Amino acid sequence: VFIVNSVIRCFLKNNQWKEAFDLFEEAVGSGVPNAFTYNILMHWLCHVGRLKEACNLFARMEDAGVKPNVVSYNNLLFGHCKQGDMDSAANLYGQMTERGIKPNVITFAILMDGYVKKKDFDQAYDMLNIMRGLGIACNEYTFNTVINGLCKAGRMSEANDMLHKFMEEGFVPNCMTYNCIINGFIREGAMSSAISTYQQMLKRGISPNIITYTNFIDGFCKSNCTDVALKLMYEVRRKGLQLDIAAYNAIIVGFCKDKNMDDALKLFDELLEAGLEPNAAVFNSLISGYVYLSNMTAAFELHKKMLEEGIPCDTAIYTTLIDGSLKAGNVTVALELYSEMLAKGHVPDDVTFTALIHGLCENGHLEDAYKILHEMDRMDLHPNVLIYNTLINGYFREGKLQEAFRLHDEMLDRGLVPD
RNA sequence: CCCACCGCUGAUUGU
Repeated sequence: VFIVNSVIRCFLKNNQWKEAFDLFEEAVGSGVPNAFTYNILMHWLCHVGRLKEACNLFARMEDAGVKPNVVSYNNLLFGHCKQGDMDSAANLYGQMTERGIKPNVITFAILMDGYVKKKDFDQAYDMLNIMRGLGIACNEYTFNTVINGLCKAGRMSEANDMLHKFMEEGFVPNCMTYNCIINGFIREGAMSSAISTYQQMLKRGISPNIITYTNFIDGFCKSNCTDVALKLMYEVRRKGLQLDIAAYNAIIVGFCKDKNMDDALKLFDELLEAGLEPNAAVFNSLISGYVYLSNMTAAFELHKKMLEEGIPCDTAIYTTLIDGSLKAGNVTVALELYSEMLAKGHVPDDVTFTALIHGLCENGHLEDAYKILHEMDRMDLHPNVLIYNTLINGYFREGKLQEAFRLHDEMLDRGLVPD
C-alpha cells in the first residue's frame, strides 16, 4: 500500500492523473487501497476543482468499507470551500460531527478560510469561537487566517486591533501576517499605510519576502504606475532577492492591459533569461494581451507554443480563448473550445460561464446561452447573480421580456438575491 | 504514505 500510495502521489505531482487513476483502479481490484490512498486522490481532485469526482470517490471509499477519517473530510471541505460553496461545506461539517469524527484545527482553518475568501469575516470568526469552545487551540494558520479575513473584508483597523489581541495571546506575527495587512492596505489604495506596515515589520526583525514586494509591484501597476513598479522590481533584484514568476507577471499584465506587447514580451524574455520556468499564468497574461488587441491569430499561436513547451493548459487559458473567440464573433470556435476543455477534464468555473453566456448573448445565440446556464446544474456548479444578470440582460436587449422575467423568477427560486 | 493560511493571470450586467 505504501508503495502504491507514493507512486500515485508522484503521478499526480507530474500531472499524470490518468496514470494515477489507472494504478488506483488496478489496486482496487486487489483490495489494496486504504484511507490514505483515497485521501491522496481526493486531495488532488479538490485542488484542481474536480470536486464532483472527489465526492464520488468518497462514496466509493465507503462502499469499499474503508472508513473516512478527518483528513478525508478535510479534503472534501476544502473542495467545497474552494468553490465558494459554504453551504455544502457547513452541511458536510455537520455530517462529520454526527458520525463522531472529531474536527481538528485544520478542519477549522479550512472552514474559516472558506468564509474569508467570501469576505465573510463574521462567519469565520464564529468558527473560531466554535473551535475554541471545543477546546482546540489556535495555531499560526488560524491566527493568520483571521487577520487575513479582516484584511480581505477591508476592515483594516480591526485587523490591527486583532493582531494586537492575538499577540497578547502569544501569537508571534510572521512575514505572512504582515503580507496580508500590506495587501489589504494596498487594495484600498492606502499606500502610505502599506509602507508604514512594511517599516513596522522591518523594525520587528522580520524579513520581507518576494510576496511582500509583489504586493507593492502589483499595486503600482494597478494604479497606472507601471514605471514605478518596474523600478521597484529592479531594486528588489539588486537587493539580491530572487524574483519569481508572479513578480514578473504582475508587471507583464500591466503592460498587456496597456496593449504594450513589446514591453510585455521583453519582460517575458528577461524572465526566461533569469532561468525561470514560465507557467500557464504568464502565458495567459500574454494571450489576453493579444485578445485586448483583437489579435486572435497571435493568441492561438502563443497558446500553441505554450503547449509545445509542455505547459498544460488550464481553465483560465480556455476562458481567455473562449472569450476572445466570442469577442471576435467566432461562436463555433468558442463552443469547440468549450467541448474540448470538458473532454480533457478541465472544469469550467463561474468566470468561464460568464464569458460564455455573455459572449453568446452578444452574438445573438440566446438559446445556446440558456442551455449552457442549465448545464451548470449537471456539473453541480451554482450559477451566481452575475451570470443571471448577464443572461437576463441578453434577453432584455432582444426584447424578450417574458423570458427575462422567467429567468428572474428562476433566480429567486434558487435563493439568489438580485443586486 | 494523506489535509489548511499571504502576492501575479481569465469573464462583467446595471448605475
